[in-house]
Amino acid sequence: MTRPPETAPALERQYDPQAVEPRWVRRWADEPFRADPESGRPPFTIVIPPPNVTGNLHLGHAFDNTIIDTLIRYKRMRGFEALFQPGTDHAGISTQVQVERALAEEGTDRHALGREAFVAHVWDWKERYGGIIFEQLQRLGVSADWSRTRFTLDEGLSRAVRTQFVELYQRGLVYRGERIVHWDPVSQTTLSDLEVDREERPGMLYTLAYELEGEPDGDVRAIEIATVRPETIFADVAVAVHPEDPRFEALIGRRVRIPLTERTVPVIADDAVERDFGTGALKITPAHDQTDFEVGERHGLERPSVIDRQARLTSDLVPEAFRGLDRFVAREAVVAALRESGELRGTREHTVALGLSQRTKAPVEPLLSLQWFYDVRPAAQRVLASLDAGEMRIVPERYEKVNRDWLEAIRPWNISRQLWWGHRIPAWYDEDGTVIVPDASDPLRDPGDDPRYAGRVLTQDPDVFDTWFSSNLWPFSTLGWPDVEDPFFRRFYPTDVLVTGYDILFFWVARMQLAAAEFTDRTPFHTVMLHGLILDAEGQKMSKSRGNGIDPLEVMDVSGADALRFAMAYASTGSQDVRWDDRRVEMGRAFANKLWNAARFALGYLAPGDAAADAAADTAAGGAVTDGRLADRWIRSRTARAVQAVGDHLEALDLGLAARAAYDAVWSEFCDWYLEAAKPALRAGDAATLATLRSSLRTFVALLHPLMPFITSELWEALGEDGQVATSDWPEAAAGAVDEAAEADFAMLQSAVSAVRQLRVEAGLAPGQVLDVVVEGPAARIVGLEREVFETLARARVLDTAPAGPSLARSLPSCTVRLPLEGVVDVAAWRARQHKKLGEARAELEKHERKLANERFTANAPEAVVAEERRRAEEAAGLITAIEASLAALVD
RNA sequence: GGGCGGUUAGCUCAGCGGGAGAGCACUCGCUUCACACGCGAGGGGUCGUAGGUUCAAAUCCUAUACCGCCCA
Repeated sequence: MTRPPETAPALERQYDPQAVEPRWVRRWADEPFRADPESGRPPFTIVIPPPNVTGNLHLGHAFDNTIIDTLIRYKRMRGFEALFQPGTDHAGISTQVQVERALAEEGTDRHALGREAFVAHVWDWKERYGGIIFEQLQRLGVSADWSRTRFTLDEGLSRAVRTQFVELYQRGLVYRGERIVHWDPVSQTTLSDLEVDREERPGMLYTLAYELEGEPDGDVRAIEIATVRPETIFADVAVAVHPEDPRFEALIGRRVRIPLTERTVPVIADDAVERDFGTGALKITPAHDQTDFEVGERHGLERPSVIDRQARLTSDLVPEAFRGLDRFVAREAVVAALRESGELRGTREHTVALGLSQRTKAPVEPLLSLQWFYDVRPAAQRVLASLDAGEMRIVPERYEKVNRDWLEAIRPWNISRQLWWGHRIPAWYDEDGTVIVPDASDPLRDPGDDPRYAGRVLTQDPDVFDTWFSSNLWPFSTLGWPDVEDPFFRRFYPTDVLVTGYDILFFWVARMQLAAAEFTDRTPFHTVMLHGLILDAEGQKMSKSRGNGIDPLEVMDVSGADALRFAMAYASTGSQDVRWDDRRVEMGRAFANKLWNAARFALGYLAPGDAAADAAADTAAGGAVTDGRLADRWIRSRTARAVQAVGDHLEALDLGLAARAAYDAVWSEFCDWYLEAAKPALRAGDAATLATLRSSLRTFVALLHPLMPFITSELWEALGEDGQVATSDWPEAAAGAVDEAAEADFAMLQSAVSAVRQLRVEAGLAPGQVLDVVVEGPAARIVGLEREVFETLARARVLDTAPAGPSLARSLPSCTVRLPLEGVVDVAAWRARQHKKLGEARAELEKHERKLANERFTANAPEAVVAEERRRAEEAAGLITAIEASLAALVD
């Protein structure tokens, strides 16, 4: 019984993602994939790298989330209770700068508004734009548990941050101190070491004369020092030389006068001085340089400051002429004055490594400032120990050393920020400046509500925490911590895989390791998967300032989310950076269309939900695999291999290989060969073939689901399968599903078909013309058995007896296809072709024979390799004989 | 200065010890009853360079050039 195509539900001729995706986007938003801590299934957890709450989806997010969602969907199908924990962070500086910019356009600023009103304003902003990123992620098809979205500033996570601070303070790991910090004069806040980018800039090295006080030392009247920052001389407290430098030995202990001033400072000796740098003598300015600060500490020196928070010279120590000048303007002015006074002894071009604020690009100013610090060194030691114990691995492995090196060299972390948007530091000061921090037993109680401090005037620290001081808790704060009894924390922590770009290994990954070691006493995830960055078509990093970003939403508008996801997965090999290439998306789009049409074709024969077909399919899937038609046996075997391969690659976190394996199996095997080979049987209504068609298509739809959730969900439904493919079982291959005999036989059939197709082109015959052919050689047996399939695929008729007279032939290792010579054919082209192939076969034979003649090869190589070489030599020899015979057969 | 990655077909990239691959582009042909986002057949590479290890190297080692990234 043939099923007429009219009875099947018609799919559109071309796959239109815009017609399919919105429905599933809505469905997965309305009925999110909720993780159930009580399910009894093994948990599998991934937390999202939280995007900025007011941000927009960019390709980096698309990349992260594609990888995460692919793993999550795969594991869910594999029977895990999969939790994709979504959320956003408040992105302190970035958001504040954004809002301040908007205020500036309205002609006002945060100071005019006042703190409370400003923060309220940012919250409004967050309410307005805060959900956009989630909607964008939903368009990407990510199967997060949207009922559990978290935000770093929401109540639970704020409690976590406060607990963190209070506990660290009580443990003595968090403290307030005066240190050199990186000051961003534009955003008016301090930055951590990581938020400062070093950039090499051309600069000048100035040599200045510091005149000796009192008598000259022989001919020596002054000591010459080298500096790149002459404007800071007014904050000098010493001149330092190396203790073993003979040039300055006699001067140690003398005093010298700071140029342009009457102030004198001592000459001191310190090991930190590099004798080869500049003149070998350095000015020491503890308030404006980290190294100088350390020298100053060793020698008990004062640390006067001459630069303010606007990066202007301001101090009584500064001659009036320079006061109020910006640091760079002041430098010019000071240099001019030094030149005039004769105290400038030389200038030399010198490249300086300038620190720039990552956020504002402004040169950061090293300033002495009272800030909160977190000494992460003890936690770092524990993380290192857990790495030694193999509790966490990084993929790719080479980043483990990078991770380690950073942890080993780690320094206390400046966690306070002079911003208004963020977690306000829960520290108070009384009139005497005594620091009061809540008790660890009740971190949420403000000291103002604590009777112990009744009657004292308390002022809360105005600063907020670095945003990373909240996102470092993310893998457990989102799961309920500090409530360690929270069912989600108990069930889903530690998380499994952390997926993010290698560029935030230090910022985020390492800090989560540290926080987890500090508070949960274990690694926050067992695997870290670091992926590359998405670069533009020229290989440049994408950035707002360059304006070279590509909007994933536009990509999805044009090609669909599945195409984008497929392109992303396909491109994620190792942690290589991904140069953006539209052609990869086009590949995904074409692939979706191919799959769609394969299903459209199949549905012409399969009634959706047809019980008989289902039953037969089950029998076919579970029954003896060696039964049935060759093409059916072949595709079942190939399908089983594809399932295995895709599963293995996903387990190994290699989405690139998984995507390739799926693509090749679906396109090059299922579509190119199986569907064509199955046509005769399908037209005849063969029940077993119908069943195999259904089961193999269903399997491919399922195995593609993690990569392309939309189209596979739609097709699953069109096929009349139960439920959603997202919650169906992974199509695990049955043991013994691989049918070696069928694969070998089908390969024979394929080669015979190819031979006919090649012969057709070589002989210049029309594609539509049905050829009469004779097949000889090993493949002849299969062609005889699968005559109808062969004839369909090859557009040929098999002759039972070889015709007398001249013929054209095409030989492959497995067969010779012979075509009686009649009618108009292009003999010259055919002959040229055979000679070319003959030459190739001879070269091949020679190569193998040379290898086999090498005794060291036959003696040393594994037996199987030698045997394989021998087989290939024989194959080549056979091919040569066959082609020579064909050439002879033409000569009548 | 230290570390890491890359260099494979015209382009973008896989492959990383035993027959050089994909997508796109290119050539020829095709309204073959799922698909022209397609089908069939092709052309195209001394796998950056120089040494070395090995029976065997795109693949391992050493050096080197160029491109890029990270750390100081």
